[in-house]
Amino acid sequence: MRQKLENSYGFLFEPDLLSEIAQDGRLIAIAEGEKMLDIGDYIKSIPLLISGTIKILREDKNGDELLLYYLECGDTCAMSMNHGIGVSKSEIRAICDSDAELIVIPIEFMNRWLIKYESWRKYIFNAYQVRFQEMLEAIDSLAFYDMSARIEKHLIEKVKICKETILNLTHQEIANDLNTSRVVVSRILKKLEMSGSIKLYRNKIEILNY
Amino acid sequence: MRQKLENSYGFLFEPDLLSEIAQDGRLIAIAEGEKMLDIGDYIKSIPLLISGTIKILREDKNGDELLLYYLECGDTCAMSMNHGIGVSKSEIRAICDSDAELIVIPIEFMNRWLIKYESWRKYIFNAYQVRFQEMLEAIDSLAFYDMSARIEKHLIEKVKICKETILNLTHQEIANDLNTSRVVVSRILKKLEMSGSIKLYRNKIEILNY
DNA sequence: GAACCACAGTAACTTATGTTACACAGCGTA
DNA sequence: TACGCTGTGTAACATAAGTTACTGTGGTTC
Repeated sequence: MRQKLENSYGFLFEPDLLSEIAQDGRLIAIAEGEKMLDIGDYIKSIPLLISGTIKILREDKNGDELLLYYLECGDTCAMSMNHGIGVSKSEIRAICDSDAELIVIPIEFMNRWLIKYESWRKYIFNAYQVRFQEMLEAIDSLAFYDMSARIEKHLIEKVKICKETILNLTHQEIANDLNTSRVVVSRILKKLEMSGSIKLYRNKIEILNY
Repeated sequence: MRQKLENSYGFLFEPDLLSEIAQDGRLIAIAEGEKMLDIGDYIKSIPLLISGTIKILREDKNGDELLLYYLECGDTCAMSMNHGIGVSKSEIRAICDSDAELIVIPIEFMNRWLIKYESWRKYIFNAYQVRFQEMLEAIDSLAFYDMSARIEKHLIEKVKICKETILNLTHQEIANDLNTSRVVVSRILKKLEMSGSIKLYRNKIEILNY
């Protein structure tokens, strides 16, 4: 664990803090598809992602879902940061998108380290800043983009995360992430294929204009 | 200024911090309609709102706007909190919605007080939490509600802020806040009037089912 | 009063998106 | 091979929202 911590966070945190994390944190592995946190769950720990990706989703009362953003190595959950300020229930759902490893730290260290370590303050504030930015992008997509642009943006995002231009995903999966229907996605993907920006296969989409 | 600070923040901050704010902050008044901060502006200070309301907006490249949320007495701007972490340009626009007074604090005190004052840490984290929550509500509205529900929600929000059930606003203003057109708003408001939940006047809307 | 202007009402139409229904293709398995 | 399942393609239609255009109205100003 110490080694993995060093690799992912060595350049971010000072040695003393790394030691504290190694001592008080716990390394856990999570399998693709596993639900890590659901809406309404109590938040008792801070996750530091080591590898893999986590999907952060919002759901409405009818069960419709919307992808908000992804967490990757070096990220943490903004929702975990509401330490000791009354509200501590999750507003979002976190699902493992590809097998992941992470270090979980009991929530009570949050405040202690904020006082003690400059690097921790920087890290936490940066995390808030990044999450805020991603929420704004989600809002932009919904408010200002049409479905075609949202799908394109989503595919580009996927390419960045998977580091491959051939994505393993079905039309239904895209529809779920964007809270639309499979038929709409198929229709738009076909148009994108016609325009030459992607190529469609069964269970696969190749991104050409990346 | 000391008195106004006491009234609005006396119960939040410890005496030493209140003294520091009184010493290093500056009380300013802003008139309705005045632009306080625009997208791309550098953020050099933290505002603590004393009275009035501030509208926080997002804009896309075509100039279309969307209301994100309001700031009121006791609130601060989440965007101001990206102190010293590289990015310091505003992603949002802040416009005074009703004559406001606020205390502005140079950004460099942010970090200092985070170390020194437990109450400041609590306040700042709470602010992030509340802003996060409001962003989620904005996303919910866009992703899961139809225009009629969005308009209703917006009117209820206005009533809460103005503390009156007769709102002074035009259909065009609603259309601007929700990034839609005046005709659409008029059409839906008329339906809401038919259903008995509101009553329409020139430049005014009365909310009945509140 | 006449002219003007911002605001509101409404019809008619376009477009984007969602829905229903069905055909068919790829692929694993009995 | 035959069967069944999942994923994809597509048509036909329904609905919500955006657009254009025109009317009327309350209030202001000359």
